[in-house]
Amino acid sequence: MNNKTAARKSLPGHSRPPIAGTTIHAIVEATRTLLATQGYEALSMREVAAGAGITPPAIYRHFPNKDALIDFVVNDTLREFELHLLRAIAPLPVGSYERLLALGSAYIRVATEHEAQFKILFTRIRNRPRKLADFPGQWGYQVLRQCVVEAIDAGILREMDPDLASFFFWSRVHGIVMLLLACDFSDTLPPEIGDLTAENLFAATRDFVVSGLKAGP
Amino acid sequence: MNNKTAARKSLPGHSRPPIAGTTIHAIVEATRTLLATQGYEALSMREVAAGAGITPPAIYRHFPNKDALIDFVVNDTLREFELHLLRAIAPLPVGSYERLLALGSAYIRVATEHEAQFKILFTRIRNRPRKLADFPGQWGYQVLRQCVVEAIDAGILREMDPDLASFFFWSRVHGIVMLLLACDFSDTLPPEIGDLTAENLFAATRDFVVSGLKAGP
DNA sequence: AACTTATAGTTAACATCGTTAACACTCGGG
DNA sequence: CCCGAGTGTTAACGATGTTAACTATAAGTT
Repeated sequence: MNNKTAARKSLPGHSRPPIAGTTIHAIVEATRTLLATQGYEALSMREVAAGAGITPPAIYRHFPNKDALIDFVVNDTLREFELHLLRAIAPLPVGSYERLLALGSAYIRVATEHEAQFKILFTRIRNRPRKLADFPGQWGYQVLRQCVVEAIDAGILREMDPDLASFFFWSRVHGIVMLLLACDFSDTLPPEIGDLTAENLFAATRDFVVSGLKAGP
Repeated sequence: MNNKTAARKSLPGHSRPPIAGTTIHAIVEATRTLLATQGYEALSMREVAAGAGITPPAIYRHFPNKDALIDFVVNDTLREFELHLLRAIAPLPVGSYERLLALGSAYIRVATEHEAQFKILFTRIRNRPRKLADFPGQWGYQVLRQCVVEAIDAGILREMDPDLASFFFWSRVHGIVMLLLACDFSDTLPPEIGDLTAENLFAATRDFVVSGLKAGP
């Protein structure tokens, strides 16, 4: 009857959890799950608490407020994101065009898998745009830039400013993902593209970027 | 003392307003203003009501709920948006490259001026992506497509599927705008670009799209 | 001109949300 | 053995979107 865990569930006022960091982990995990299943607008501290097996005010022992909790979760995903990018290019030859394609695909994959967290980056208005350097792992920018530099050096890409080119690549993939999150093109685009996934549209417009759009000479 | 407008402000239970549609207009205008000044997350029905000179429940005589009110305002902006596009290309020659550039600039201008409303299109999670046809004025798509077709016919752009090309143009501009809303590149991109506005970055990366990125033959 | 009714306001209240205050249990270290 | 830090609890506050119940006016009907 006086089972410890039962006491931990039912009595007011608890001890520290058996393993340090357990509760924080549960809170973060519950937040992640709720973001993925119900989205940002539906995320409430009470649901997070329920998911973590505690009461709402207990969250505030670990995070100063809701924003900080969400920031933590999103930053965590951004850190993983850089690892995804690195893993995507690892097996491919340095300086290759394939590396750039792989980065685009990895970006699309993570963005669509973590749609809610991805949207949060653009939703939070209170803070003017964050400096790129303030994003964990610089949001993968250095990985992209490195691949661009190597591709230019290898003669795969023409000579150009690597930062400007990196921005260009990034904004291109980003635009496809964001546009598809808002708008359904299924009755608009030609059926031979197949499913209108970001991945497919990235592939279908690839040659536009490689060869350019101006009419040939 | 028994002034009518004074009575209208102080007594419980009012008549219809002197001119039909006046209150709706006041509500919409208050919403628009608050969105622009304080953003989406800070928008409350009570503030809207105060801005419109009524009490909160009165809003519900004209809009079923907050979402519908915001939808109305955003859709209104989208309708104006198409007019902006048409006005931007009107003075330029049919089939010209300049028309495509003007569309990009107009998109950027409206998106940055109505940042909050623009974000809303991507934030509202509850509704899966809306069909393009459901956006007022198809979000300007037909205007863009028309210009793309004319540019292809004029031999300015190479032969390609006009819908795919339109999607490509759109996603490109859209990506620049959205990326800059989230991230500040000021310590990253080369200073010769000038202010890191979407407009400037659109211009700076223009040649990448026109001529392509592959190393020249 | 008087009565009726739809319209468009009001006040009061509800549930839910993020958050804080006050309190309580438990563990580790003096 | 106590005691303070850590971590949980319950109760409550103010703000939010929204509804219920009521009311005054304007327009339409007889």
